[in-house]
Amino acid sequence: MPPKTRARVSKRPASSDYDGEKVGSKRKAAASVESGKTEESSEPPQYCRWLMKSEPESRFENGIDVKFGIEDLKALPDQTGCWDGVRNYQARNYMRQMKNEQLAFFYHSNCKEPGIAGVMKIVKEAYVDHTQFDKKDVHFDANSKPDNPKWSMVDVQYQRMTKRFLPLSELKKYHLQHRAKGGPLKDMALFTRARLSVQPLTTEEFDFVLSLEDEEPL
DNA sequence: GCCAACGTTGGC
DNA sequence: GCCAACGTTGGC
Repeated sequence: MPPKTRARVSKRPASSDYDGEKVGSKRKAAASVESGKTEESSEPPQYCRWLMKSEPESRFENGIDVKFGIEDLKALPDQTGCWDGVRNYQARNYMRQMKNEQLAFFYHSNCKEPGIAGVMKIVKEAYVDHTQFDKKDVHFDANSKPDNPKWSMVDVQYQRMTKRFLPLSELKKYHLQHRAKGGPLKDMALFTRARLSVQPLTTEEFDFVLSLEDEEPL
């Protein structure tokens, strides 16, 4: 049922943001977790950087093209769109943690060359994903009721392309290297939580990845 | 609340 | 297009 994460245009429902249900906070294991710099000593770690996946190449799902690459975001009015269609609880919960002004990587998945294409900014915090109620939408969810919506989305605004495309293959090399000898990408969610479509990054991870822009491809 | 069957993700 | 990894569902 719920496939890809994809974003797309939509008029802002301007509705206030509900909070849907209580997030199934698993035991708050004192997990080490290098939170994104914030020092909430306990409680869910607050991340402040993100990676969001979307498919830049056409793929049809129920006759609907789910293609949405960074160029598509850039082409929207205000270069802004809503990140709808997320139908995974962990991914949703991360979106609910997002704060205005935070930065996220736009990751191209399920395509010729997967990897990071650019940077975007969160410009509207989590609110109800209206596509869950739309029977004609690929991500329609018959189990979600308007008086208790299950799924959320955020609005994101295009910031810029990375100076060069940062391929998954290269990030993986760093990840393996860092895992062996230590380094900022040793626990990067892209590899430790591969299938998650919305992932948290620490500022260290984010900054390191961005620094690769100025490096020669590995 | 366990866990097997099933469905999806997404790299290759 | 394959298929491994893993999240979700549903029977018990």
